[in-house]
Amino acid sequence: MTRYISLRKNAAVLELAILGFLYDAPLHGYVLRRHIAALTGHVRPVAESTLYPAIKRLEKAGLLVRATEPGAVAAPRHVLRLTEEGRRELKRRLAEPAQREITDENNWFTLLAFLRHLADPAAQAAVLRRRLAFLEEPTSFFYDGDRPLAAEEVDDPFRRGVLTIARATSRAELAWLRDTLASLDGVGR
Amino acid sequence: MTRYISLRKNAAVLELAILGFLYDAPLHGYVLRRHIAALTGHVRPVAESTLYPAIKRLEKAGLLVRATEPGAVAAPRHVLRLTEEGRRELKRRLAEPAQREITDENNWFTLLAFLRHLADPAAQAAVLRRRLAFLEEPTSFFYDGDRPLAAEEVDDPFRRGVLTIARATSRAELAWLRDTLASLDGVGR
DNA sequence: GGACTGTACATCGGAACCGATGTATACCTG
DNA sequence: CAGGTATACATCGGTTCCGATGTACAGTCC
Repeated sequence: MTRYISLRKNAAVLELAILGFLYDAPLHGYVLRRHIAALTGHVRPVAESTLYPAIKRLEKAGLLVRATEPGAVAAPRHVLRLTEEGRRELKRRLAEPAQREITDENNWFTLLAFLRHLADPAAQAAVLRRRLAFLEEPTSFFYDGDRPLAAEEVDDPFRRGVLTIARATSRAELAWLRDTLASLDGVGR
Repeated sequence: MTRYISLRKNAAVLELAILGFLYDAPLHGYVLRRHIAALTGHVRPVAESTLYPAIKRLEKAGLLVRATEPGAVAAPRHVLRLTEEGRRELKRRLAEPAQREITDENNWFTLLAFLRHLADPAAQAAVLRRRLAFLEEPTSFFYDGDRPLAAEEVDDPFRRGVLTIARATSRAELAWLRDTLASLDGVGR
C-alpha cells in the first residue's frame, strides 16, 4: 500500500532532494535553494516558484515542519525540519525509487547523492543493481528498423557523438558500479 | 522578436524531436511515437497524452499540417507534414537553442540527433561551441562552502561515483567536441 | 542618497503534464 | 470465436510548472 505524495515526475526528484538535504540538518528555504542549485542547478535550474510550493506539499503531507525564526538580514526565515515520517519517507524513496529515477541520469545522480542515508549496505546494493540491470540491457538511440546501430555505422557526425559519449559514460559507470557492489557485498558478509 | 511556441521546458524538447523527425519525411502520430521512444524513451518515456496535444500545438502554430488517410490496419491515420514555416522553425530552434538544451544532457542529445538539418557547418560549429563553453566552466555537484570538491576529496562512495562518472563523460565529450569542431572548421575554409 | 545587489519569502494564472479511460479496427492463437 | 495484442487516435481532470511580480530589509558602491 504505497502512498505517493506527488504524481509528477520532476516533482519527485525535487522532493527527494529536499528530503535528502534536510535529513542531515534543518535548513531554511533559501539555503536549501542554494544547495539544490549546487547539486543540479547547472543542468536544470530550479525556480523559486517551484521550490516553495514543493516545500508546502511536503509540509502538508506531514514530512516536514516549519518554524518561523526572526530574519537575521531579511524577511523571517522558515526553518525546515524533517519529521519522523519524513525520515521514513526519504528512506522509502531511496530504497524503492521509481523507474525514472533509475533511468534518467539527472534523477539517478540526485538519488546517488543521498543514497548513503539508506544505512543498510544490502539495500544500497539492491538499488545499484537496478541501475546495473538497466545499463546492461542493450539500447541505442538510433535504429535501422529494430536493429540498434553502433557508432561506427552512423554517418552523421552528431549522432555519432551521442553514441560515443553514451558509450564512454556507460563504461565508466559500469566499472564504478561493479567496484562499489563488490565492496558493499564485502561489508555485508 | 523571437516567437516562442511553448513556454514549458519539456515541451520544447518534445517539439524539437517532432519537428526533427518530420523534417526527413511525413509520418503519422503512431510511428512518430515509436521514433521518439527509440530516441529518448529508455530514459524518459513519452506518454501518448503528452504527444498528441504537442502535435496539436504545432499544428495550431502552423508548423505542420495533418492529412487524414484511411487507416491500413486500424483507425484513420493523420499523416503529419512540416510546412515551410515548420522547417524554418526547426532550423531556428537548432541554431538558437535555449540554455536548457545546452546544459541538460537529455535535451542536448536530442538536439544533436537533428543538428545535421542545420546545413551550415559554421552554424553547427557555433552550437557545439556553446556546449564546449558550458563543459569548460568548472562546476561540481558537491561543494565545501564555495569550493568545488574533487572526487578524491569525497568520502561517500555514491557521491564519488557521481563525480567519477561525470568526469568520464565530460572527457569523452570534450574530445569529441574538439575533433568535430576541427573537421567542421576544415570544411568552412 | 539613489541605485543596485543579496537575502527571504509569497501569490497568481496560463500552460503543460500524464494516468486513466474510451473508441475502433485488424490480426493471431488456441 | 473468444481473448489477447497491436494499431491509431482522442478527451478529461487533478496536479504541477514557472515566469512575472510583489514585499521587505540590509549592505555596498559611487
